[in-house]
Parts: sequence; C-alpha cells; structure tokens
Amino acid sequence: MPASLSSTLLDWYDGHARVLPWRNPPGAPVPNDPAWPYRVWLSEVMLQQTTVAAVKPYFEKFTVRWPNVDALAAAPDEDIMAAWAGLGYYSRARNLAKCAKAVSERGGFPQTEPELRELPGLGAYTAAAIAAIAFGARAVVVDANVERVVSRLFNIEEPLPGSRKVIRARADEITPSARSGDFAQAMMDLGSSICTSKAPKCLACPLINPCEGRKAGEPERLPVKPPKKAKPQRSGTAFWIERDSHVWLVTRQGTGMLGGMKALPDDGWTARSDGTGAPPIEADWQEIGAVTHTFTHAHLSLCVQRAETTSDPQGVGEWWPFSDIGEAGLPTLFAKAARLVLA
DNA sequence: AAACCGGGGAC
DNA sequence: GTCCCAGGTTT
Repeated sequence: MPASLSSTLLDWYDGHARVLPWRNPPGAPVPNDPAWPYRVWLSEVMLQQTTVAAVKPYFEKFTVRWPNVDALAAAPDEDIMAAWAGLGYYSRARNLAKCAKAVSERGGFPQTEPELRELPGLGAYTAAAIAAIAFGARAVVVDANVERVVSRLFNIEEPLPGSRKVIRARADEITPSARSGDFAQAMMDLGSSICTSKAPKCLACPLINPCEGRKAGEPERLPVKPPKKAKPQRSGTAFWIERDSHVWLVTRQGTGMLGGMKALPDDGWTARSDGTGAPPIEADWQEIGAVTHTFTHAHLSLCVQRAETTSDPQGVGEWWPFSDIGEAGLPTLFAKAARLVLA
C-alpha cells in the first residue's frame, strides 16, 4: 500500500522545511510559551499578500520591541503604524493594534477557528493558520500556495476565484488530523520552492507521482486566473514645507489609501482622480521634481514642491527634523519624495 | 461578486 | 515592463 499523500509531504517537509524566524522546527511539539501564538499571529498578518523576504526584518523589529501581545496592546497606535511603514496594506496595522488590545483584554488568544475569525484582521486563512500552527488543531489552511498546489495536484481547470470552493474541499480531503500545522507549512514550502507559479520543479517534487496536473502535461498553466485590469496613470503633488531644518508632516485620516500614516501634505490626488495642484499655504513654491510609484490599482506620478515658511500651516501636523526623517514612519511613496528633496 | 488596499522581489 | 505574494474588509 502506498504511503498517504499527507505523510509523503510531511516526510519531505522533515528534510526540506525552510528555517524561518517565526517557525517551529518540523515535528516539534507546539511550544508551551504564552508568546508563541502571538508570534504566529504577528507573522501571519505580516505575511498576508507579502513575501517572506519582505516580512523578515519587520518581524524581527516588532518582536524585539514588543515581545508579547500585552506589550503591543500597550503601545500607542501611532508607534505601531510608524513601525509598519513600508510594509504596505496599512489596514493590517490598524487591525493589528485593535486585535492586540482585544486579545490582551481577554487574557490571550482564543484557540478555535470561529473565535479567531472574529478578531480584527483575521479572515478564513489566518484563523485556520493560527489554529493549526499555534494550537495544533486540525484546520484547512488555504493560501495562494495551497491554491496553486491543489489546483495542479487535482488538475482543476476552473478559473479562480470560482474554483475556491472545490480547492478547499480537495484541501480538506488531504489534510491530516495529526501535524496539521506542519502539513499547512509543508504545502506552503512546496508551493514556494517546488510548485512555483512559473517553471515548477516537478522533477524535485515529492508529489510528482499522484499529480494529475503533471499527468495532463501543463501544470504551470494552473491555476487559471482572470485577466488583470490595466492600472490608470494618476498625477498629484506633495508639498514639502520646511522651517529651520524641519518638515511639516500630517497624519492621513480614515481607512482609505495610506490611512493612519504620516505623510506630506498633498493636493488631494487619489487612486481614482488626479490632484488639483493647489498648495496648502501661500508661499514661494519651488518645484523639486517628481517621484513615480505604483499602487494596487493606479500608477502615480507625484510632483514634489518645496517652500520655506516662518509660521505653522493650518490644521493638525508636526515639525519633523530632517535628520530623523528615516524614523518618521513615512510610507514608501512619501519616503521617496523625502529622499528626492534631501538628496 | 467585485472593488479596494502597498510594496518589493523575481523574471 | 508584468506577475505574484502565508488576504481581509467593504460595498
């Protein structure tokens, strides 16, 4: 009798698991440490739509500064947002702060999927991943890697996102009740290192034998995805207002683009409209240049203008010293603008 | 169901 | 340049 698919994959994982700062070694028991679910949660939220390489330095920075969920819950939201700057999808940071407070308040993370799912920023994937990895529960963990691996393994031709239901059902069928967290991470490692989006390394794959997608001949074609929409080109202006080697920074309001983040004042550009070009104060404006940046659904060309002043601009803001601009917590777009001015 | 929301690495 | 990534929330 051939070994089951899950045990074949787990055997492969035992010898090929990536070593990651938030990960338990293969086969090791779930650590009996109050900070363990915190580290799993933090890593999973950071890894939402974000590559391992991008997350590593942020995970290190966060866990040194805030070693447990109570420490993070006690931190000012502003500090959390600034520490997240550059990682993107800032609603994650807003929800991270909310979630930390809720968890700290209730005395720790809940251990079941339905309860985890109620926490801010935790959807179906993250709740399942935490249940499996942090608490050893059996959970069906479906991320982009698993979607790709399962689509190929069972030769699922239906395009995403319509195929999600059958993908989940197939993933459920092959998920073991023991080592559920290792199994989930094994699927992710397989998807990341072997069953890659382009040019999959089928000859090195432990599942080459049962893989229906390979038998069908073109596994790299799967999963089929809908065509992407073109990104419109937008333009806007950011304003560098300076006084005595300090620059005027504002905090963007709301839950929209870059909401909650420090920023340069701008002319009201959005992902869906160009800015007006109108400056926030009367001054002798000097055009410095432009920076380009690409968001989820638009390309932006941001013109940067500079002026000096002797008084405070209207509204809420703060003077930030040039010398510490790297610590201001500017999202990448405005960090680029700052680099342009200070170059 | 579709839109919205960043940024960087790989190619 | 394009595609993709340990997705969630809102409409």
